[in-house]
Amino acid sequence: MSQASRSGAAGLGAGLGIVLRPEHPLPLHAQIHRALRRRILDGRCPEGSLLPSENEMGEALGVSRITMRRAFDDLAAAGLVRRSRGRGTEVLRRPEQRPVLAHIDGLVEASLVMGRDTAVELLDFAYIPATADIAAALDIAPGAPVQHAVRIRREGGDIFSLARSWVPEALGRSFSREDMMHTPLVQLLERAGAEFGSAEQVLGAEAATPEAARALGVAPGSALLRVRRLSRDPRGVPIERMEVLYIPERYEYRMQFGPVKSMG
Amino acid sequence: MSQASRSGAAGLGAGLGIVLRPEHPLPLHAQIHRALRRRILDGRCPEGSLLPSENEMGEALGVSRITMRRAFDDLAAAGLVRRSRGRGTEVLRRPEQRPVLAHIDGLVEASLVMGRDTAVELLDFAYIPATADIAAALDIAPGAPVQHAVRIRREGGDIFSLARSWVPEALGRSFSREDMMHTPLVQLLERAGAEFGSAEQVLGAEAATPEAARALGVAPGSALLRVRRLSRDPRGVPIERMEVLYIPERYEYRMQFGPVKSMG
DNA sequence: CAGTGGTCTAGACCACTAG
DNA sequence: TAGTGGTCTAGACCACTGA
Repeated sequence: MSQASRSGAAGLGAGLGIVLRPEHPLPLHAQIHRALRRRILDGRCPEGSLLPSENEMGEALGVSRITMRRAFDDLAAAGLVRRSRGRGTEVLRRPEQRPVLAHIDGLVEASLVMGRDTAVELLDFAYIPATADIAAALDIAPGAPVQHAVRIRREGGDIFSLARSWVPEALGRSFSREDMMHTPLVQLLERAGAEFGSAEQVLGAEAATPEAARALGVAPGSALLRVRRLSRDPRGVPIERMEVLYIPERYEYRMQFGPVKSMG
Repeated sequence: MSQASRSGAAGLGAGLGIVLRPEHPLPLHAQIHRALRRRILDGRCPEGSLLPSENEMGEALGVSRITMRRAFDDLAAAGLVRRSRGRGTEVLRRPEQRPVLAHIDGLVEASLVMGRDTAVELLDFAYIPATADIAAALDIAPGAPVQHAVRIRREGGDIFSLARSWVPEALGRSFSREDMMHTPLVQLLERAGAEFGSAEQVLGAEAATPEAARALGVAPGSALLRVRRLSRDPRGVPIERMEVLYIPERYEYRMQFGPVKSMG
């Protein structure tokens, strides 16, 4: 028996004990989605197990395969299950430390806007050997050359951020120091053919070091918002590592949470 | 003529100049999605205009309505268009300051986990008159009573956060001070029948005030990560206003960006 | 009223995974 | 080879919008 067993064998049957009210409250796919979400969150569908197949469960519930798909797709979009062709629909790890999920398109678009509405100043641009942690993040050999850039951004003349970026050499060579002074990095990377497929981001806070304080024009020790990011292409290959320090009085990181499908 | 005009009238025709290669690279819906996204971002489909209808555009491109729907749905999930029954598919404002989009389910689940894995201590719990800004946020009359709570969280004995919450009285009365000491607020609100439909969140940084420093056990002036949030039910009615201060050495805010559909 | 998006169905072919 | 999810089609009914 494989390491993943079907939840259907756990005693609930292919329908997992879900009852649908065909008419009144919610669309069928939403009723199914909600019922499955509850079962996953409270552990009735154990992590790593496979849900019944679309056909099987659709038949058990008396709905079409398309309607089942919609429910499964929404669970996948919310990160609760992973769907694999030929394998099935697997319940993912309970969301212990699972981070908030966001749309990669929004990240790219925000970068474009940032580049359009603010002025940048390039403080440093060089190819340097990757330190151990940068090499590990970018999945390259330690000491291999990486493009390292440091820049500050102004809005209306006032400095509000200090950014450092690390890009694998092969990708970095596709644009110049000049490009970096006029065009957002994200745009340069896309122009170079790198597509953004996913990214991990960590937000924190730190006291300004003397160097950061000098670059940003703030008092050493003042509180800064820190954003670290590692971006990957659709196949998971690292594209870019970033670290940005923001002056909190001049920049805040905004996010909007909405339902799985569609936003108003 | 209404304020929103159809993009189709702008000269590109119902197909908007999109050409599909039926076979090789990407699924049809993804090709259409990508083409439309580009046209929206570079302004060829002006903000506020209506895209051709599903039927019209599907016919023009030679695909079924279902395939068109999928492309439109994905645009809506990414926040680029808004779909209205009976009206059409409207191009939203160009993403000037549009914030990052995330799944509301993830927010709720993260709160549940936080409550399960950490210990809470209730420092204050009272009904107080709403200040002007709290009243504005919660959309109630200034001076109307709101439930205000202050609590700190520990992980392994170490304090890592100081949270303040404001809840409209009617909702707050559905649970007690005791409940608040043992159960995460999000869970209490859901139990009270409040459903989380959307939320706005702002992350920033600030220096610890003397009061915050005392509660958190850190030096006054040290850098703290600040998360402010306003949650609403599916109809847009405010449910909860929160402000949390984190000790950055003990907590970081993690997020994961992924493709519009499904995550690995 | 005509047109729109929201939902649901039945059926088909494919690529991929497992055994 | 059997079963899975991924894609696509054709057709239907509904609720809602706007004129």
